[in-house]
Amino acid sequence: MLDPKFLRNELEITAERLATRGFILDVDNLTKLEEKRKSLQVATEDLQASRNAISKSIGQAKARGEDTSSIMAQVGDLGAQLDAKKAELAELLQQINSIAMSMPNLPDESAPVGADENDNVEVRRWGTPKVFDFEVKDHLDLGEALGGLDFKSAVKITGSRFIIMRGQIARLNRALGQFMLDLHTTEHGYTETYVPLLVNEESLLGTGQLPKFGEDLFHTKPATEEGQGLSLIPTAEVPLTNYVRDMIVDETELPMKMTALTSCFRSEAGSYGRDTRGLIRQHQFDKVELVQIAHPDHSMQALEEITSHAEKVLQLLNLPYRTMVLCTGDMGFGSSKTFDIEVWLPAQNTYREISSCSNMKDFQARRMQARYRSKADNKPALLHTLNGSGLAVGRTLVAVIENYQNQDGTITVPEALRPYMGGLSLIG
RNA sequence: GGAGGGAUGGCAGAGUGGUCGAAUGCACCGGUCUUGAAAACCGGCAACGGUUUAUCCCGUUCUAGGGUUCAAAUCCCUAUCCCUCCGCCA
Repeated sequence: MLDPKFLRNELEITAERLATRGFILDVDNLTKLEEKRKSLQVATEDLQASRNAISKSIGQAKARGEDTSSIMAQVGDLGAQLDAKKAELAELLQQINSIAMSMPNLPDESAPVGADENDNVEVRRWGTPKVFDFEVKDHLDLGEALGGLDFKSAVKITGSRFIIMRGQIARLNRALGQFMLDLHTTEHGYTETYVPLLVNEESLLGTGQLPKFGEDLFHTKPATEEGQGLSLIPTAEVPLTNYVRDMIVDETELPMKMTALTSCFRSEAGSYGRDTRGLIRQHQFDKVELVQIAHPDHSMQALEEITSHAEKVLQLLNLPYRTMVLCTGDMGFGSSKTFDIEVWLPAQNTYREISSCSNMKDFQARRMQARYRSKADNKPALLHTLNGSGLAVGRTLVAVIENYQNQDGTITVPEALRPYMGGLSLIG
């Protein structure tokens, strides 16, 4: 959520900045609502003030043992008037709030302005794609031939966009997760965290999945007026970030760095026909998530840090990648600036997203009421929250299988993973 | 699942339907004292919103949502969470 002050005082500029990400703000409507709110709120509070004053004088008169019936008569229909105004105001505030909750974050000045992914800007590139002297296969052909990837059985048991992994490929998937988790906890200072895979509605509102993107989630109950029960997490960002919801943390505890390896669940509504082949887009996949809770002054630096932590995984696996800064039109709802890391996939002859690292600034913190107590003035202030994938395990598995394939269909195990594979150097 | 007990400021913890936004302690901030620190003493210290150049002032908030009342932290109902005991259980 944006600072409500923007909606009151800097509506035009806010609308302009949101327009760069393709969000059209109805300025006239908001201005009208805001003016109405102001007069209604003042009127309501005046009524309340006079009622409070009269009630107080009744109390004082009673304490003196005086007759209060004449004062009581004054109150008359004040209560009814007040109730009516209150109800009107509540409805108006509700209206304004739901607009505010549906507005995306303001892009940071350093995010390039653009319409879609074609306007994203490459900031660096690492490694050189290997030149194969045979025709490369994709991970699906390789995995199925090795008996490690079984899409057919997953369809039978559950449905499309699920996978069953077996044997050394399943172990490789596990090794990747362990490797990443160990790297971030021992080298990068993150605290390993075990989190629930089911979260409540408040948490989803806090990180911004709700109210707008409920259809992307799996819910344990159909949505009703009473809510939608618990939902499966689409990313560990949700439980990790909500850790600080309704908290005031001490400034000296910043930055808080947390990581978790979890399964993630996405309904992928609206992506029918996209990436249907293989492991790229699944309803269920593993991901190592990096979350930082940062002081506002240091969050942009923290974003660079998180991105480099994710890149380090690819460097150690010796997988070529490029890092893109997303343009305003391609950024996620709550982000002010996002770096995507794209890994080289030889079978597709292209770079594909494997990590997304974002600085949400105070957007989530405001929704969550996540604050720190400032040393300078001893007052609570909103935190900044950041998150990044470090990395998506399923897609990393794809990258390893494809980049490390041999002509005979076997897969060389990357050096860095061998300790996690019992020393195994070749799958085949 | 059954039976009880709770939820109050950053934390702990008082609170009779009527100057209760809420005693007290701790923590924190400022000051006196000190070479410096500690201790002691003095003072300050909730959040959010509205109005305002600012001070002031006003409103809301004692888990949440309803209700009773001129007036609710306090009484009633519902929900959530926590604790204790019993049952079940990886």
